[in-house]
Amino acid sequence: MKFLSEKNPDQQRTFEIINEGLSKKAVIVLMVCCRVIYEGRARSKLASGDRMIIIKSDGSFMIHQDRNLEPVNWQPPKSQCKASLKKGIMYIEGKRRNPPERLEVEIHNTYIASYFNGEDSKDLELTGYEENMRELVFENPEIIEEGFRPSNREYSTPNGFIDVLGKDKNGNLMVIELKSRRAGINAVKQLKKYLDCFSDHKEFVRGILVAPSITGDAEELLEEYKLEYKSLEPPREFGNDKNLTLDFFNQADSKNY
Amino acid sequence: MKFLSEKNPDQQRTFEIINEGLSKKAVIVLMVCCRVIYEGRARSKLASGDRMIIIKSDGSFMIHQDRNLEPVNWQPPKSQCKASLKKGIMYIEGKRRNPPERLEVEIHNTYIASYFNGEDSKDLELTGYEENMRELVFENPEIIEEGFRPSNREYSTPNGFIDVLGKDKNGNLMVIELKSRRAGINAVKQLKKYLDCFSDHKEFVRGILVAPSITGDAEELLEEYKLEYKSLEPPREFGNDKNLTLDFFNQADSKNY
DNA sequence: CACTAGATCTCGTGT
DNA sequence: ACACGAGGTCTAGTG
Repeated sequence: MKFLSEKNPDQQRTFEIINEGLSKKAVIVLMVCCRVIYEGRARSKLASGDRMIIIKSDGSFMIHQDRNLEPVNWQPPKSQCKASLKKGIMYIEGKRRNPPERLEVEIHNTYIASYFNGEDSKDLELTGYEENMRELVFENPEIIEEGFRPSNREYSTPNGFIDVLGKDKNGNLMVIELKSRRAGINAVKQLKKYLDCFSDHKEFVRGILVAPSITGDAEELLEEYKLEYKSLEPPREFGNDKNLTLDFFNQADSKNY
Repeated sequence: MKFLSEKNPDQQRTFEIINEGLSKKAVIVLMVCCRVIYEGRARSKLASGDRMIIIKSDGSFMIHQDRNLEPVNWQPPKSQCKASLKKGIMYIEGKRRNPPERLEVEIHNTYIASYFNGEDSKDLELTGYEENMRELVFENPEIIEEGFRPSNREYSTPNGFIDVLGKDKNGNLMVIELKSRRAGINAVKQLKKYLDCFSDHKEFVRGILVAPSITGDAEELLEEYKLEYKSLEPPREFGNDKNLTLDFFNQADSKNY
């Protein structure tokens, strides 16, 4: 089953749902009345009230109040989470060794208990200065190399979006991955993933990592994968950027209101 | 009604539930398949996948993946949230003016839609902070060293605020930098910067880094700068009900182990 | 409003 | 495992 959701489960049933969710490595969400104590890097207590509890499969454990972006109490990923029933009262405990920490929730009443087993392989793609680099590359393609002709930005593949796609002076396809800061092995792996999408392509496809600098590991991996590296500093004037953003919002405003 | 939870609502029904939740100032929780676009202080996009969406009554807006403590995308409290249906597709948009930001979620499918109107008047009680250390130092100055007399907290200098300023038993000025966690080289550099403000002082000024522990690098740098280190743990007692609190925690411990 | 500094910061990355 | 830097940091507190 992909998900489960029950209203007003009793303590015993809440206990079962949590354990089911844990064993299925699902995301567990509870709406409960509870009190909380934390002891570890710091120490805290929270008297009884209605809150939302979230337990993720990586061990992330959060207690959210009805205000603020941040959880009022939490335990980071990789902590060990387990539920227990003692004298008819439910407890959830999140623990970790290093640093030694313990988060305990005493549940007095459960309004909703649910878990959810979703599929999500996609990672966030953040573009800040990368955007400016892309503009720079399109305005001055020779900055990459003489004869380079960019064709697509944000070219969509099953493995994500290619920053810049183009061809060199000999007509070879070029996949460009931009990084605004020192690039590590992950950038190389990402570039490789994009190139895998062209594995059935009959001609050779070049992959170029463009960044201000790269780590030693990245350099080695590039060589192993037969990929290239081009050093390029991101343009740092943010005068343009600001205007662009404002334009964007003005457009958005006129569109939506 | 205190809460509502529905499984597999269609787009229209999801739309209704969100609006109901918003108007009741409830916490809204959705399990959906969605893609996300953010534009504001930075820019990001997240391809389609299963995620959890949380909207709180203070305007906090989060999108959580099945991993990590932090939301993959979010909008801080006080942002304006609204849902819309366009050509049969659900969108949720979180916006704010300053700084201009926009978060848009395109919902392809809803597994669970729920909202919850809890009661929670209680605030977290926390201890084990730098602030608690400062109080401790003023109450028990001899904890730093015998004869120490603290005079100012948050003493303003051109290079920032000195945590604690005072004099030792010989009348030498003492600059104290507090850290509630393991201190690194940055803490030492910071302390050095404060001391530079007294470079024209005719007498010798002592600089003491006070923290539970320090890194090796920090120790070396301290020696180079002729600064001192005093080991001190941040106090972990709660404000008023010290005994009550300890009892509370001891009870919790003895109950669970 | 702005500015400052701390945080159970978290998260990634390099050593 | 530890140390360091960045963050759409967030959050509380001042001016």
